[in-house]
Amino acid sequence: MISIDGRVEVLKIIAHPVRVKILQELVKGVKCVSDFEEFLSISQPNVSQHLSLLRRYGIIDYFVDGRLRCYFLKDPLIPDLIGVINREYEKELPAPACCPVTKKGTYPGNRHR
Amino acid sequence: MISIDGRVEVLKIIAHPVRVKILQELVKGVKCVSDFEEFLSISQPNVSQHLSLLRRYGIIDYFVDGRLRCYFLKDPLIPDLIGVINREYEKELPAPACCPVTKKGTYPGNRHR
DNA sequence: TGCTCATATTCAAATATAATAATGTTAGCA
DNA sequence: TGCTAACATTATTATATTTGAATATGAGCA
Repeated sequence: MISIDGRVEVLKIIAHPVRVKILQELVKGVKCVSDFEEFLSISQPNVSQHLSLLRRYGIIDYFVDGRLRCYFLKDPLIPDLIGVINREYEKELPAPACCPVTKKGTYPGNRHR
Repeated sequence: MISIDGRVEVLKIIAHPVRVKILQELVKGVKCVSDFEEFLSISQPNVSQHLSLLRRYGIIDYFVDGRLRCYFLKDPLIPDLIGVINREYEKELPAPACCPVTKKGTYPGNRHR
């Protein structure tokens, strides 16, 4: 059984422009900190802070190569989630079949209580 | 072309336990405010506040039936996103097999910890 | 008309999050 | 041994989010 609250925690962590960009890159492959520093244009400490958050929640992990830290994805939810974020959607969902599209009109469905 | 920042805004809005639960219900079908009030156990004004946020970002909409407001999903991203949130994942992603994407150094080195 | 139900809005206080600046750590190398 | 590159951590300040309390709106009905 999955924990909704756990999933929401992860969502919350991911819901930041810098962190989404980091994860989009990591879906493609391994990257080290200075790669990110160049690619995003934010300070090194700030990159580290974002990576630290993602690590703390088990979303990413890293290999050590000398002085480099090579980050990669760990949480299997991420590729799917980034997939949805990158997907194009054409139009709004159709309003439920039984019901009028606009805010006017009556609700023919049954209201259960 | 999709706007990353736009998607992140939506993610941010969704990343809240109450709002995820609201959306999980709306994926199943139409619901009015008092249905939510009962199902989540939070105050009516708080339900309204969450619905208001979701409306403001074009995620949901409603139609009026007398004194009721019947809410439904509008943003086509939501069913996919909720699908990912509800999906079960068994294990961590495998560590990347080879080949540096990083510009510096050799990869892989030693896995940390 | 006045009342009630269903829902919305506003305000303020508590709490959480983000960016910057300053400093710390560790590995490799001269 | 001392220096530097690569990265991490901490502290501070600014800003955003969340909730509860109080109040507002508007439809239907006696």
